[in-house]
Amino acid sequence: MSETRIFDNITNEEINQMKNCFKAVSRKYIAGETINSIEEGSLGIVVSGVVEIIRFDFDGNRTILERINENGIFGRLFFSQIYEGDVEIICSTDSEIMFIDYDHLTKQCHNACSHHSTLIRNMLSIVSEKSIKLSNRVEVLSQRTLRKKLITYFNMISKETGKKNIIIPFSLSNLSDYLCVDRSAMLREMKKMRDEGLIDSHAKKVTILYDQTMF
Amino acid sequence: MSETRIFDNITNEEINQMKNCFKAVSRKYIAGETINSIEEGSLGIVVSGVVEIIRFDFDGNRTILERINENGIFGRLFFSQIYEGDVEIICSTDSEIMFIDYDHLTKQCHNACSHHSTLIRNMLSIVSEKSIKLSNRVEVLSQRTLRKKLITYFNMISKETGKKNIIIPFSLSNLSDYLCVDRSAMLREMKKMRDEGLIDSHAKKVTILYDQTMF
DNA sequence: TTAAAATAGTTGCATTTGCAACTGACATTG
DNA sequence: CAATGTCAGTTGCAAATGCAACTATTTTAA
Repeated sequence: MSETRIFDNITNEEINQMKNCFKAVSRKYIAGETINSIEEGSLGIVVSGVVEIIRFDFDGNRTILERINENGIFGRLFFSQIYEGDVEIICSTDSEIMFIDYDHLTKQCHNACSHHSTLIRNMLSIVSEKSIKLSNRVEVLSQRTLRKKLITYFNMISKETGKKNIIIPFSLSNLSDYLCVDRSAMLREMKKMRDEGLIDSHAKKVTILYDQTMF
Repeated sequence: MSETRIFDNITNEEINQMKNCFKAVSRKYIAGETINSIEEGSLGIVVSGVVEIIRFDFDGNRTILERINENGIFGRLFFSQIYEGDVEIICSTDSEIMFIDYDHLTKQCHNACSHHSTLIRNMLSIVSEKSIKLSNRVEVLSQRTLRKKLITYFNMISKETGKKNIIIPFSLSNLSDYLCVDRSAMLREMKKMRDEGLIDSHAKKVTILYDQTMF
């Protein structure tokens, strides 16, 4: 289940060739710096460091929409239209970013480089994987009760590992954010489920006791 | 805002060439027939007709996950893992489907056909567009109250057209499905918003009266 | 190493929401 | 033309949920 990375099956030499071919530009940023230089049509690749896509709400809240690690990609094409204008891209650590003009990427390459199409194929995989993740999230969020949200989420995790014994990959507060429910209400519901013998749980460790075929 | 289609910028002649190149297979189905022949790694293209991705719940409910029209694509890669096993792909009208082996598509083409990379680029656009739609849906579903869901949705539609006068593109029952809320609760909330002077609405016609910059 | 921040857990209360069960209007179909 | 189905709209009520306000424990950072 490993995720596709943008440079999979592309050698370092080819990456250097690419920089000419695509007219790629690399830039270094220090921690906390905002990335302004993304014109509409360019793809950003995090060569090193961590980048965060942040939305500032009308009431001043900052929400981390996405955290992009090494080899991750970002760009206007990869997040929702609704975010436009309200979004900032900030380096949370010292980072090196490579920018590729999106037009260069999608247009036919005169040199017919193999890495060109490999890169596009990798992007296709990355966007597909992201799409699957979003579908899963919609699947969870579309459940109308907190309990069903939890069960759908637990089943999802359980299906990935094939075990009824799951470890939630983030803190319970972050889980409540993922499920878009109140944290205390979520903990309350988990307690209820524990009391009813549907699950066993201590912090991030959850054991599924209910019949999974029912859901 | 027109959607990318899989054969954009590919001529009919090239499509025929492609069938050899990709070892593509076409098959005709009659209305109501189930498409069984999708092996894990193949991409389905709806040449003509309409295809529906349907999930059967444990309690016998059938939910239409997706409706794919002419030139639409489907395949294991394009919907969530969670659906596996519970999903059926059914032709709702007489249809012709073209299958392309996914491996052939992503591997380097010996003939270096231009339409090969065009096809991949189109797929990239289609998946990106789908991803954006899913992001929008998550954005709406992540709102914690019915009112905020409605407002987020109304703003989204309004932003697309640039008008405060919007027409909901599906029936109100379907809107409640999209928002994943109870239909009567939704209508109750819309009535409240009408009473409070936030909106004006008659059936699918909604006029935004609240200050949009607030949300 | 101490202070500050994040995390897990709990509870009372008011509000929101889902559910069920209606009505009436309109459209579609045999 | 009757019948069946879809759609918009409404209401009472019980249950679910968000919000606020706590405590206690662990992590992180100064």
